[in-house]
Amino acid sequence: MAKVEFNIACTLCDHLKDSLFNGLNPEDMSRINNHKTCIQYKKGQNIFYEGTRPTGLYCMNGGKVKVYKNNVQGKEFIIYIAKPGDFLGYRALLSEDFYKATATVLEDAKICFIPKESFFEVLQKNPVFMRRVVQAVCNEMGIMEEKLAELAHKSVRERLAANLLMLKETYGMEGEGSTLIELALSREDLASIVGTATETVIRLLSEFKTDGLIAFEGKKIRVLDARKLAKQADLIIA
Amino acid sequence: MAKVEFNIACTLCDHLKDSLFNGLNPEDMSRINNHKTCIQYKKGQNIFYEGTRPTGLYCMNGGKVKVYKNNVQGKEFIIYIAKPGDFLGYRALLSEDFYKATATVLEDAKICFIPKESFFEVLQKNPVFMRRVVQAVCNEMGIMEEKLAELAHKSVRERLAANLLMLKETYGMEGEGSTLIELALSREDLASIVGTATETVIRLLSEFKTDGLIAFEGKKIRVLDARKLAKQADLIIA
DNA sequence: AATCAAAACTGACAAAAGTCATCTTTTTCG
DNA sequence: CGAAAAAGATGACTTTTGTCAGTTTTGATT
Repeated sequence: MAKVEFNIACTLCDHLKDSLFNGLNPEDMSRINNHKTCIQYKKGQNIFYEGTRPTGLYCMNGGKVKVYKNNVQGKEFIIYIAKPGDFLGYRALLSEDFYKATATVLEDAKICFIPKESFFEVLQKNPVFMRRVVQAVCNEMGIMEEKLAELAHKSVRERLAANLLMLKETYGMEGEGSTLIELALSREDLASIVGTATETVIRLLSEFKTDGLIAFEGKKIRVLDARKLAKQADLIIA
Repeated sequence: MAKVEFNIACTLCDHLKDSLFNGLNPEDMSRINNHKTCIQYKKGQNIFYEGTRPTGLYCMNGGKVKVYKNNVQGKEFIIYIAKPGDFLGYRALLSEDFYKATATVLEDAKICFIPKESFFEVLQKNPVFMRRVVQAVCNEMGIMEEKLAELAHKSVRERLAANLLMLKETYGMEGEGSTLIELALSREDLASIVGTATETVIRLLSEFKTDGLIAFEGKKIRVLDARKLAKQADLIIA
């Protein structure tokens, strides 16, 4: 599987508006642009591995990537799923640390690599950009705190419902009275997001389907009744 | 319960060396020092509440504070326990967000409050300090990722053992062949750290005690056999 | 189209952990 | 000091979830 390069100017990137690079001044933008390398990845390829050192920042231009940790028994826990516009691997980069997770392509992806030096240069010279990055990191931390509490005290059923709603928010394609989650997840991956066994996800999904909360469309899930799903997630009391 | 003020110059603070303020230039240091308000809190008092807006940064000078989230049923999950030298509430401050957790005093505490403006001023003027703060935040994020995976896939027994070892690392007082955890935690708080029911913690602790892994000293726990505890935590295979 | 492998699914069962009720011990505070 | 409250402990029981074993379906490949 040879790595296929491609090239697109950051200023012309479709996802610039969703990215932290948005609003960068021309000088900084070209610094990033001139040093980046863009590569196309196929499903299943790895972007980086837990335990290795980051040498730069990945910026998603297309596709989906899962970032996950493996435990001793080889069980996966998916920390998040990156979509176009997202940065990848900046946590380890900013804390001068090893990667604490592995990144693998879920759907064929186009990803630009920005060398550490260029990224840090812009970060140092541009306090506004620095401020935005800090804000983004802290925001993500807030989300993780939320997840921690959820994992600690919610049942698998509640967590699955909550995660389906979350996926709907992030990857949802609005239809008439229903929303298609534009993400072809295997049951196994969904289990790794929720933090449970594959069989349990299968059973619960088919319950949700029987109850008319969701429907299956190929490998994708359509949310039919978000309100009832929220009730299952224990987000609504009534 | 009236709030009791106290005063101590940052430069003379015993915990400066453990703090992110360490190494600050005299100008920035005095900016922080001149605007801070230091207050003594009693066990059980709250420092800040989930859902409110931060107006500044708390810097611990003494005591212990738990930062936790309450779920719908009122069950607590403790995100971390702050000790002298630690910053408190900077996540919400930096992401311009509400507090996503509540902070309550576990052991009588002395805490200095630095107004938002002063903190941001130093942050803006001092890129080295900014860099260190970012590094600290990202480091903490790495720890939270670890916790997430642990919570998702480890048993309560493993998590309790792992958390006892963690507490030993952070609050441990080395003795001869054993370590006293210098933190008077109730069984309930320990359960909120591990993410389980109080009864389960009680049962497991008494098993650990029977097996000679730990001993109780008043409200505190002494780790007798860290190696066996690590085995229980599934950190060592053999 | 036939074959193979992976993914999805199902059922039976066991283990883990939560809940509830009750009792004892410790702590707090008037 | 003594009463009341809080924390700790224990047993019985239920529920949830994981595991294992096996079957069916789907999808990819030749």
